[in-house]
Amino acid sequence: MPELPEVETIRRQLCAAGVEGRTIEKVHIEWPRTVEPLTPSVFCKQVQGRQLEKIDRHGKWLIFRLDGKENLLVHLRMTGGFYLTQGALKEGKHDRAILQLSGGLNLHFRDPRKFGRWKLESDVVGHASRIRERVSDDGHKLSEYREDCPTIVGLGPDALTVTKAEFFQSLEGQNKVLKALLLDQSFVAGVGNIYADEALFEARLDPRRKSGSLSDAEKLTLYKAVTKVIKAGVRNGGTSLGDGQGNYVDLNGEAGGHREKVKVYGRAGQPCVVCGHPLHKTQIAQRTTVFCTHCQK
DNA sequence: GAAGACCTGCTA
DNA sequence: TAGCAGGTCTTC
Repeated sequence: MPELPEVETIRRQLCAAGVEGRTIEKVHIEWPRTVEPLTPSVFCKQVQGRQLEKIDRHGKWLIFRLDGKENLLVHLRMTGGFYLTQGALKEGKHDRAILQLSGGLNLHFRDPRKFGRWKLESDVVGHASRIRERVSDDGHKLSEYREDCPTIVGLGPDALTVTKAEFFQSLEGQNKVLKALLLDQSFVAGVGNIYADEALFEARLDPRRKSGSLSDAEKLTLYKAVTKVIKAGVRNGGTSLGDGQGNYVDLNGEAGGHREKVKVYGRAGQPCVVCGHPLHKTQIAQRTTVFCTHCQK
């Protein structure tokens, strides 16, 4: 369920809650496949006693930078999420893993569908120097600063910080159906089904179009649309939709505020906010896709 | 490119 | 009770 804005929201909340800098005193693995291919006992042995120095993100992966060699990479997949408790450990119903941190703070990984994954990796993490933005609570840009960010090998540039030049370079030589391309994490990392549909609507591009058919102007429009919807999602604290148990909630159990901003995803049959024609629902790249056949060309 | 696998729980 | 879900990986 969570895409980049939801993961980024969780990352910021974990930082704000003071998780960084704490030592991992004890690890509990309740669902062994969460840490595959390691066994829970090997995983615990490698992580216990390490300091959690910093929390980063690349695409939909959270990167817990530990002292020493490896980093802990967490992918929430469809239903993963974190919450914090203080003091005596009380296991929640869908908890799959728990980190007991110094100072009595417990970091619970809740994941009803058990798709989430925790990996210990040293060699897949590289570094990139990036321009980051400081943003106020109401979403206004305060300033820019340069930061050394870990990058996961095999993932494309992060959808929140991707530059126009990187985006165009990533498009080079591609000729994929646009919907499939946006979902391809090696193209741009962090876009999932919701934001792919929203970005294509924002760009007024037909999701069935091939990327090779885009003019330079359309490529630029797509770049602006992707970064715009991702940034809007982050600003609003993520999206959650009122269907099914996969509903995203943040660290505090709050639903994402981006829900009301969604223009096409989950609105099949309802009128397009631009032209009023009913929105069309279909399958593209084996994923539910909603778009306006009238506005998106 | 497409289908199946991994999973649970909510909705129709 | 069947069908469906925001993600990714493996196997045709």
